[in-house]
Amino acid sequence: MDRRLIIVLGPTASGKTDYSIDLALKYGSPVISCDSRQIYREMNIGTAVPSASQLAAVKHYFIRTHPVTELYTAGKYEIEALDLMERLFNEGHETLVMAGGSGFYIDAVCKGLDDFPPADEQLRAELTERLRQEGVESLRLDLKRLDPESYATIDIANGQRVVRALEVCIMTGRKFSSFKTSTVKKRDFTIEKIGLSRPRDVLYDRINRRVLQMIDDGLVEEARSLLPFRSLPALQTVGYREMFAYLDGTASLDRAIELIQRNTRHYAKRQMTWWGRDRDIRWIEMR
RNA sequence: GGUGUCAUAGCUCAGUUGGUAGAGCAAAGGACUGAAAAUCCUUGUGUCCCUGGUUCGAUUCCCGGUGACACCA
Repeated sequence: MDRRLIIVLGPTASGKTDYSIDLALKYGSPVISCDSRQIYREMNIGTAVPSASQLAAVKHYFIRTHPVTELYTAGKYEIEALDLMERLFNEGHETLVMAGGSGFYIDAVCKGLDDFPPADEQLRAELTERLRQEGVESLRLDLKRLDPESYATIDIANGQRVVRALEVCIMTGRKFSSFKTSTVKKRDFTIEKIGLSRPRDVLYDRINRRVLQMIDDGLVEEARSLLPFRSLPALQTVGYREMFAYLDGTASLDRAIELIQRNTRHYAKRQMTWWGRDRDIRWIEMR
């Protein structure tokens, strides 16, 4: 019996939710969400979570299941999603449907991450503070000393990357680069990727209208309720940061809306770049 | 109606003492191994409003138009 995972992917607002529900009904599968933000319990409107009726139509996993106070990561997702899939396959499902827009999470499921140690939040906080105070150069020099290979290969202009590499070196006493195997993990199921694409202007128009709908649905109030958590990684999310600026009084509502629309477009473009070279995706042009 | 100011990239504007031009934003392209809706890198698009004049050469100076804005009637 062949175990199969069908992954519905595509940029934000491309129509993954509806498409994946249809597919799930067809195969009698639940929908396994693969979305780094819809996973957070306290976020709803701004993350464009499936509606109540959509959630009622098919069982969904990883939708609003973890608190924003938890640092959720691709590594956790790889473990939890594979556990879940193993269970579902064992219960008799032959085909499972996954849907989401987080390319890094999808790759974690399909190819696996190497055994890098997870983040040490305390150490990361310290390094991030150093990054803020001293700038990347200082951290870069440390990395060059501890791990020249990583210094030569990672994007050393990217403070977040330098912090992570340094964090691993310091906490393990090993080079960050030594954890990298560049091998693809074997999975005991086949994978089909379906990419939903739309003409750029159509996609952008859908994004713009969806943002306005979010405002009507109460995004301002949702953001207000999340103000106490604004500095958490979970809240570094398009739709919330801009609303926080509005609630601070540093931007008008109209300006905040414009920025959410723009930043969502930027996000959609980054998603398309991520998948651009993936030869395994079967693209479907939506109209 | 009169006077004045302005007209340059998709937008807001800078600039060229006359040698066909550049910032920010928008936009486009790319990277990505536990923050990934994050983070980072790269790229410059033009009848310089339109006639005509002066000039070797006008986006720049001059005349006239057109449009916008302001003030005065």
